Amino acid sequence: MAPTASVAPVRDTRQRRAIRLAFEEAERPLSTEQLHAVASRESRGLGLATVYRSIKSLVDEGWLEVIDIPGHGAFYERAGKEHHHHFACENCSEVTDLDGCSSEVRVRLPRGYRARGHDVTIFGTCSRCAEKRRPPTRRGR
Amino acid sequence: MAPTASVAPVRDTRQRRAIRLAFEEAERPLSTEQLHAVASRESRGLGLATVYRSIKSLVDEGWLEVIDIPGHGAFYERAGKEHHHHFACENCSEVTDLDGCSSEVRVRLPRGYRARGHDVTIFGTCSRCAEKRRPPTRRGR
DNA sequence: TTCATAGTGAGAAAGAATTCTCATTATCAT
DNA sequence: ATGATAATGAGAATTCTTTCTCACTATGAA
Repeated sequence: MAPTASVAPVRDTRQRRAIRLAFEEAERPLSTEQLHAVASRESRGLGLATVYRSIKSLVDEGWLEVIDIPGHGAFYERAGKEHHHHFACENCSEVTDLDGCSSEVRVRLPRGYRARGHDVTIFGTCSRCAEKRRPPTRRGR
Repeated sequence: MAPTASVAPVRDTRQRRAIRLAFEEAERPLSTEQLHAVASRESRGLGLATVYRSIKSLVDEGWLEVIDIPGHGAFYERAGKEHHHHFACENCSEVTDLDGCSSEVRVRLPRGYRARGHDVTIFGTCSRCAEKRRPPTRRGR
């Protein structure tokens, strides 16, 4: 049996610093696209492949967490935050962290089912979009 | 301006009957793959293109509703059900409807944000999978 | 029954998201 | 400073899902 996990050597590159910085400064989850845009400002010419590679290793080493936003794909955020939920703007697709988990998700499960966790996403319009446009009509998909 | 919406003529074919039947008999949301498998039993040789075409028209005419299960893609179920949430088995990917919406999703939103709805997905192990395997280790993705 | 045409199946094609390849560059232990 | 090699960027390639094309079939109004 192989020794528990060969921690791949990781060099502290400009690109990876930019990527970690992006998450540290962002006060919200980022999609790969958003991350690429933000981190590119810090590290010009940042390649998309590097973004994916870095995300993967950061997730593996437990520094990042993946969250799936229904209808908007994968987003990433610093791991270890307190349990919370997300708000997704149907208009601009920005995802925001919401405080706490007030929702006492006390759902009755069928016999034999066992829950391990839950995902809650509130969707609607963020303040920025609400200002511009009046109530959106249909759900963005 | 064109007359409000030319309701495309819809013929009552064996394939579409099989697809509607699949949803009527299924007591849970189905993915395209699952639908294809189930409806194929009723209508042998059912093509995947027809599955997609039918789903699209059923969604358009409001007979079906799309639900996104984080990490498991799109599922479909009869529209008009009472507000409820879903359980997704991390092991077999089966999605189940849960009764009511006990979760008083009373989350404090940031200033200016307005909610239009919420998605709640409980994930864990369904009874069938719980019987076989003991507590799963990692979250299925 | 007839027949215009909506619907179908099979596979090609299109999209998108992510991964891979590989020549070049940058990191960092020595 | 040197050098072995991890990391990068660009674009090709993959994978997965959904849509399109087209020859053929089946529906249903007449």
